[in-house]
Amino acid sequence: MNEKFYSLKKEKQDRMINGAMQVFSQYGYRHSSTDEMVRVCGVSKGLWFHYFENKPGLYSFVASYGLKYAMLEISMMTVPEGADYFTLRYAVEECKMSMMKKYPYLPLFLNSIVREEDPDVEKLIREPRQKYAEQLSEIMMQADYTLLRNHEDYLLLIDMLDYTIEALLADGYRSPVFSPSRYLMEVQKHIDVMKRLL
Amino acid sequence: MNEKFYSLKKEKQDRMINGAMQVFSQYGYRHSSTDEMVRVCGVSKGLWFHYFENKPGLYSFVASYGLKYAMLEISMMTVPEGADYFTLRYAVEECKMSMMKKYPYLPLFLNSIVREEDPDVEKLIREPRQKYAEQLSEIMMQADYTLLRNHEDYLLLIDMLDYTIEALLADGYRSPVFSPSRYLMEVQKHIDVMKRLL
Amino acid sequence: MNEKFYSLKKEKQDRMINGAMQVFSQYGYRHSSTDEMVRVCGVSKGLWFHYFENKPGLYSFVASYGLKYAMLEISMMTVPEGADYFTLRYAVEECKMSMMKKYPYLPLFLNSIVREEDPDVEKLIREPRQKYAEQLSEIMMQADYTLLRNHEDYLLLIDMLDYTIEALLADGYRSPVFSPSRYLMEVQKHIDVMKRLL
Amino acid sequence: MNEKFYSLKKEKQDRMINGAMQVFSQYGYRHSSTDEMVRVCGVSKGLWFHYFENKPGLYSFVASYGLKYAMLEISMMTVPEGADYFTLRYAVEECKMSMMKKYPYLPLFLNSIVREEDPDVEKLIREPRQKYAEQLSEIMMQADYTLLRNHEDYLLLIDMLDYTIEALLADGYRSPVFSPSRYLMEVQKHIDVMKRLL
DNA sequence: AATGAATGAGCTTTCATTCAT
DNA sequence: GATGAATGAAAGCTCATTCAT
Repeated sequence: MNEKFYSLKKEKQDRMINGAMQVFSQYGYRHSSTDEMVRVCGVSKGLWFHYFENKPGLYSFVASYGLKYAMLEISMMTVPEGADYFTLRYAVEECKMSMMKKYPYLPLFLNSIVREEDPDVEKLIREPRQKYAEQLSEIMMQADYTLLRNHEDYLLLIDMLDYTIEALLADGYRSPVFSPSRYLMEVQKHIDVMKRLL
Repeated sequence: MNEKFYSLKKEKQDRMINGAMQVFSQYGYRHSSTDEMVRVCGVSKGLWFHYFENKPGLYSFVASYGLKYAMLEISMMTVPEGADYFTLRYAVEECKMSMMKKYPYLPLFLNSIVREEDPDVEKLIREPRQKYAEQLSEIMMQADYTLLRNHEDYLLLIDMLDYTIEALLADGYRSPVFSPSRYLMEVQKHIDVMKRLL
Repeated sequence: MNEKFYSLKKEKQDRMINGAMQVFSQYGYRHSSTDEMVRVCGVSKGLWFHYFENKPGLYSFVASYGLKYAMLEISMMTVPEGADYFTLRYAVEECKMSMMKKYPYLPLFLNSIVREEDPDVEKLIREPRQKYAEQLSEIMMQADYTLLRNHEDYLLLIDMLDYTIEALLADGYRSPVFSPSRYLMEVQKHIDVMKRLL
Repeated sequence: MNEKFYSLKKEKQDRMINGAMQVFSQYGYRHSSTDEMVRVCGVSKGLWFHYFENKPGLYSFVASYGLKYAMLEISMMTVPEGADYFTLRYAVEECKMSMMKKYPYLPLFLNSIVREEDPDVEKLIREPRQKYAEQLSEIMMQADYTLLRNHEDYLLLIDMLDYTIEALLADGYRSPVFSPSRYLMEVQKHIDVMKRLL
């Protein structure tokens, strides 16, 4: 399945993937329409269905693709030996910013995949979504927790940080032009705040 | 505007408001359909448009109404003199539970309003949403912050608590029957965890 | 099911039924399009789906309705005591012509239902189609077969007659205006030919 | 026209013709899709339109081709001197079976051509279809009619036989594998029944 | 006031046909 | 010649909205 799509020129593959990511990340699965994708990336209506069986098929393909690409990029992160949790967390965000070179909407899309609840596609993306979450967990588990472990319920702190970072990303995309450097600066600020708290 | 609606029998007003709240809180603005509301509260399709100009008009009315009602309830909260932040936060949740007597879906709906991003309605609800947020802030500012103020960036802790409480509420509504007492118990548990952290 | 449709004004019900019968009888289930029905009887696209769940639902409703109506008309035929097979067969065709007063395409539609093989609707119409066939058989079994029974394989002769009559009907509808009287004359001629054969 | 097609290798010509015959005979003109032909005979989509202007052009070509081929085969039949009608009729069916060596779906296709009523192609195939019918008539007119002529309207009997034989063929193709010998046996049986009738 | 029949724009999907390679 | 990517019109169906009763 989807071999046909993979035999397209890489440039066009990416144009379609980017178009789908942009629309899906902004409107979620159900509100995203083929017409919008036609407008966004100039690929005709019929072609989407030439390459993907139907709308759930398209969504699950692009979601899986995005998750896999993200996992690949993350797997190539150089995790500094003995880095503390916060350093590592920042590095992950840096990594996401580097994904944007090829897939500008991927960081936002990753977040929207995690929140997607439509029953038509939930089953289809459950597994890769789960794997992505696990990879992130594993990365973060390599951190030096000596600082955090002093606090009995540090897991809640981590949740808080995740929520904050997700919100900062959404804010970034809401601005006319997303600036990766500005985003990273914001993330750093918030991380520092929490670090001091401990 | 909407005087017509207010001249309806209160019972029917509330039936419609509850129907709209239930559907909007579950599916968000765009996925909510007139047919669903007809099914849920047995008021005919045409009547919705008789009282409310169109879908955005209906949403903004019900959202504003819900926000106002919540603000009224909250304004009547008895804030114990010198209560600490966490006690107060819990009291707010108790207050939400009391709203459920008249509008069972209001607590969930309040959260969904906050997250609503559809461009067709965002402008229409911006102001009351803002006011509601401010009222909550003001309430919370009356708390005794001596415990929290030791921590330079305690505002972030507060955010975390808010996220957690919102998630617990959503979980509660996902169960077959929402149990206010069970919900309040869960909230208390989580508050205690954080308190100990400080 | 379909109570909604039955609560329409009889005139409109019949307009829709006639529109559907005309289109379905001419093009068969799959080639018949909603747009064509809109053109033919001026009822909007959406309304067809307001009254009937989907295309198979529409087809099976109209087919069942047509078959039932035909059975009713046939049941009210006055079968002359001791009439021979051919007299009876002609009477059935007369009866079909009387159906045309309310449903001009019904005789043609009945034939097309019998031939319908689309898997999406075959199951849905199997039962009424079967019953209609049985009613016709029962009617014909009341005939005086003394003439026919002399011939060992008279059933084949009957088949032949049926094929011929069906073909004559199709020819009739192909002409610009279907003339019932002309059609009945043709049928009579062919029946006479066969009678003489025996 | 279609010289281009004829300059193809004979093997490929036949592969395409067989593919088209198979699909057209099973689904009729309108339901037959290019994709299905691609699947069935592995010739690319574009090529069909390279050789045939459009769908009606393809259909009329293949239909004419099939009819001509059938006429050729029939013209080469050795008609036994003084054979009666039924012997001759059987011989025609034997002849159809021999066509299957090169074009396995031709016998079924011939029948489907006769029934084809789509306005887009009816005109295009009218003439060859007519000629084929005439050739068959002429062949059959060479029969010894002494037995039949006793019956004033024996032409109708002939129609009946034709309908029966067509139905037997359709049944044969519905089975997983069409067995020519089994089919011929069935035909013989039915012919015998009728013979006894006279 | 109240109903729900009626409409049509818009969505997903199919398919004959075109065209660059 | 041969391929299959690409297109867009049209199909079945949904849904906010209007309107006659």
